[in-house]
Amino acid sequence: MPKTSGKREKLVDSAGKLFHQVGFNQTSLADIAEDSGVPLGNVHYYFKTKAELILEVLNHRSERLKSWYEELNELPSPKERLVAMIDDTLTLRHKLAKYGCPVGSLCQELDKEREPISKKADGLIKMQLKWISEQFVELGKKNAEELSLQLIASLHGTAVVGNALKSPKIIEEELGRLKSWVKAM
Amino acid sequence: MPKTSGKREKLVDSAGKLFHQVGFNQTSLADIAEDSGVPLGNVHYYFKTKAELILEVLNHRSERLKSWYEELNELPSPKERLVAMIDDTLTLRHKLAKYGCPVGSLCQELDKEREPISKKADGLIKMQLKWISEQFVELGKKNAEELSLQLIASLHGTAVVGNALKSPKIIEEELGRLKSWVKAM
DNA sequence: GTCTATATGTTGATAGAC
DNA sequence: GTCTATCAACATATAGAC
Repeated sequence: MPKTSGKREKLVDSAGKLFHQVGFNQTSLADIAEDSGVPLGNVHYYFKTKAELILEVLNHRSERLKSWYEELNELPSPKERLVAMIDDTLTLRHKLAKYGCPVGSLCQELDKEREPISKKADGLIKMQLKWISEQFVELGKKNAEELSLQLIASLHGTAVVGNALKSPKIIEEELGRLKSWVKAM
Repeated sequence: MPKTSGKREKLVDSAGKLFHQVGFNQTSLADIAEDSGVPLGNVHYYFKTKAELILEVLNHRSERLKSWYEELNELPSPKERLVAMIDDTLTLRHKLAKYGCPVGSLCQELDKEREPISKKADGLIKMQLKWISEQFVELGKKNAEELSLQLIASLHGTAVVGNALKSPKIIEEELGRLKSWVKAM
């Protein structure tokens, strides 16, 4: 455990940001060092390899996803939770259009990397599927699995298309449609 | 124009295959040279830079997409065309689960590259949106744009999720659902 | 714990013989 | 047109002074 510096956190934050914005392979350790204000040589004190760093970034993302779902779970009804999830996503539409989905784009890129990196990335999508599925189960849907697959696929696809076309508007439209779909259930 | 060798085509084929399977950034010119049987140094006779090579790969993909749509357009009704499009995609489910969508994954990765590469990649998704939209227009739908966005987002999202979870079955299920959706229109 | 300097390997790209 | 040999730049990773 470090005493106070917080350099480890800064490195993870910068890495997460840059991996999302310019991709894992196109982000060098030098870039991360510069962005976080940590000298290049010092990076290896905290993370022996680049693989260790991306694993930590994925852990952080996993934690944040978990916290988010815990927050959403405070809402009384599953329908409200799903709507709130979509609304929160809507807030990010400009970043999504600019850089793509922080989960989906990393999954695609890291899918080609060796274990355990790709496994960890895939786990994020499994978490998403699981939480959404739970909401549909609580809504009394027999085909909760299928519905959650449908919803998460639409969400990820919207990010892909919105990002390709650099259009927050497209994301807004599609999320609006999905919200109506959930509300009408 | 080359006389007979066909090495240029071999290079483009290998590049397209490897870019899809392991990604653009993770594929070196040496990899492409080896896969195509063309000596490394000779690659630069055909393509001055790696950027030129990816542009040619994107051109090929664009041509293939165009040919595909021309074939589909032979079918009498727009509904049949859409169903055939989904059925053709279904055929590729194992490759999609293994490597992701050849269009979507490249778009995501090349999005961060400099012009004109990213533009060319985005153009592929625009082609898809355009063709699907035309089918819905011909089906008499007033909200053809919205429907085509919905369909293409579902398709790309299915590829992302199916690839992340390495599941051709998921792709099969979701494409089956989309097919029913189109048929019921 | 922090940093400078550097080792080591790989990449995209070139030069020039054939 | 084809290929061998090689350059220069950049990457990750390490060694070791402070």
